[in-house]
Amino acid sequence: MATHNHTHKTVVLTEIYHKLYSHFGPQHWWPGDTAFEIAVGAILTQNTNWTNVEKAILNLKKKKSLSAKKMNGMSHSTLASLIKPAGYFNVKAKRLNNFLTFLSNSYSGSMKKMGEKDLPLIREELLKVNGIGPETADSILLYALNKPSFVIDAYTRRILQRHNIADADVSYHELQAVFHENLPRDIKLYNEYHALIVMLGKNYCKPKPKCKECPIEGYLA
DNA sequence: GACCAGGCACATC
DNA sequence: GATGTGCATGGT
Repeated sequence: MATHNHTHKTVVLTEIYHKLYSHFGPQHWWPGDTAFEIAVGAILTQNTNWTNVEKAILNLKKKKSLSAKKMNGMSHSTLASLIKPAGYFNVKAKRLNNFLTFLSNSYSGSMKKMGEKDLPLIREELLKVNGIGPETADSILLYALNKPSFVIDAYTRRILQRHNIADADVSYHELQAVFHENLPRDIKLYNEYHALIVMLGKNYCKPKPKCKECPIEGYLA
């Protein structure tokens, strides 16, 4: 049932979205060519600048190795050296390998087959893979598999906190629920919204100093 | 040279 | 259950 609080948050979240969209325009995410590339990128970008991830993905492409089959056959040290620019290369080589094993064993290495299952089932399976947490799982679901699962990241938390919409200690799941319960379950909307939040975070909503000329300031007026 | 970047698992109290 | 720490590169 709809409460007053629900309605208010719906209005605020919708208003923020429109402000961001009109300021930055459509983002056309994810920056990747295939579902597999998006999944790899989602793991590589954990706590890491995207430009570093691009270098790592380019290394894989140059070796014509950006595929489940090729990467599954690589030794740890070979894979780690190729993804080195993305940082945490030993950890991430292991995490990629965990994902590749899962993809191979459960879906014959096919992202398409994975996408044929329902959202909650895939999400549960992804979260069991060591090295895939909620944000990485939701990034894969939304951007690689086109499932309506809202992605929460550090920028989302910071921006909502700065605007007094969420408390500092709310869990990933709770924060995701705020978006799920107050916006239509729209893949395209979730896709753009998260991308716009990242754009805002990168360019304006810095840890310190605080935002200058924030594009969504005054959204309550 | 410090700070930051589209997290996550694990140790320890 | 909460809190702390390791992982690592490259840009500002």
